[in-house]
Amino acid sequence: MNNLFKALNDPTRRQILDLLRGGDLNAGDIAERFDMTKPSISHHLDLLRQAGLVESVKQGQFINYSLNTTVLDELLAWLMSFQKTESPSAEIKTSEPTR
Amino acid sequence: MNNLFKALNDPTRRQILDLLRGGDLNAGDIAERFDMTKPSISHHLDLLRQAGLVESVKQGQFINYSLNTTVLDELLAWLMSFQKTESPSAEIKTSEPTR
DNA sequence: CCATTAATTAGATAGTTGTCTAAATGATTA
DNA sequence: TAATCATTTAGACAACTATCTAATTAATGG
Repeated sequence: MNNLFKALNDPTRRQILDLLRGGDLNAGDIAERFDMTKPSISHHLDLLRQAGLVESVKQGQFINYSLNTTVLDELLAWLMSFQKTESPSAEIKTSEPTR
Repeated sequence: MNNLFKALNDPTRRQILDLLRGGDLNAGDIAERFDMTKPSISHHLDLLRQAGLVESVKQGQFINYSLNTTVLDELLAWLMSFQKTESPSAEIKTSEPTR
């Protein structure tokens, strides 16, 4: 969970995730879309991989990166638990149909 | 969105959020539950407030903190959009339908 | 087998972050 | 008004992060 939040806490990495929604890409193709050197992008990809958000497969000379959204399920569950656990004081508010 | 990810990228701050699910607390009560000085907790509370995750209301000598989960909706939407946008290639797997 | 290409690793550096202690602010009460 | 209590602000510092350039590894094609 820690690695996940860490990975998501950077705009470049989130952009990479968004990019990969359009389909798999190799490292060079990803780097091309950013105003940043390849080693920097390589580093970001590494952090995304550590968090399990992307997977990499070597294909000849290239390394192909793909999205893995299953890790996000954990985060999704955590988030949704907040929606459910509405603070008790919220009950009175206006006139919510309690259920 | 940036501030939100930043705020969530720390275990202490996430614990504070979890704490506040049980009900509002003042700064001192929050600090008491952590093995950390009050100024440090104050700093964390500030970041949470900047992200809109908590709200603070001064009540006499005390400052009361409460959870505000509405900010998480944005994050929730972002996350769910990943679930929907399953990578197109996942459909057939074996023989790519070139188009 | 050499040159080229793709990508990573290594090492350096500036900027950010989490934590602390000390000081300041603001409210309460004797 | 002076002392106390709750909290924040200020300033310092070590650890971490994002980025760069240079060097390395590994695959491909002449």
